[in-house]
Amino acid sequence: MKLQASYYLNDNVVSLAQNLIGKLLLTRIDGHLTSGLITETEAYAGVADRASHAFGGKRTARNEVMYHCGGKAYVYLCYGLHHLFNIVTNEEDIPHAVLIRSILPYDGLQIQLERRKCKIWLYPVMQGPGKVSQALGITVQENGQSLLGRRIWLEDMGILLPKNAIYSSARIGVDYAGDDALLPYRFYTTEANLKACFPIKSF
DNA sequence: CGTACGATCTGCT
DNA sequence: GCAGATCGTACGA
Repeated sequence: MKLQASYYLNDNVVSLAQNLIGKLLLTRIDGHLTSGLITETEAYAGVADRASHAFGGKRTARNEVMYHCGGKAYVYLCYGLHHLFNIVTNEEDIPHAVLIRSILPYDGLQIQLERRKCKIWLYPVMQGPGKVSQALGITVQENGQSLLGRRIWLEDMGILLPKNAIYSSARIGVDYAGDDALLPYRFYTTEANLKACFPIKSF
């Protein structure tokens, strides 16, 4: 089931980041359908969050889409070479976003491996926000895209992870954010946890 | 304008 | 464990 507009309007970006674990992220880019189950996310909680690009109400050409209505892609270039994919959430003018940090490949594994320039699949191959975008073909060209369209979207696969199968920690790489670097806004699960809860046994 | 740096990844030691 | 890649953005002069 494709996630609808109302899903992204949730005003609690932290609980939404947790809820996104186990959802399927799909792209149809360059004629290829590729997807992965989300295994790791981070919440960026708007103007009050020192780790967010929108901290203090900062609004620039780069982060403009964060201020749009929830349900769009915010993709930006990091370190000059990595395209980082975020889901914009909450209503217009409230710049909340969830960074997708890791996936477990689902559709189009071979294409994903080719994009990643890997011969075989090993666990860390799609672990890391830059790797997720590379595997799914997402670049800054996708910035501002609606997640209700047919280029990038999410689906609920009916995976119901128990709370104790989702872990939390501080966010990665945000040391500059002072006390906010310690907030437990990162959520993740394991491949084994996911497979144990997946309704289709063949997976 | 000039410059410093980043929500990272890879390959080499 | 560490340096290098690589460039758009932000911010100060």
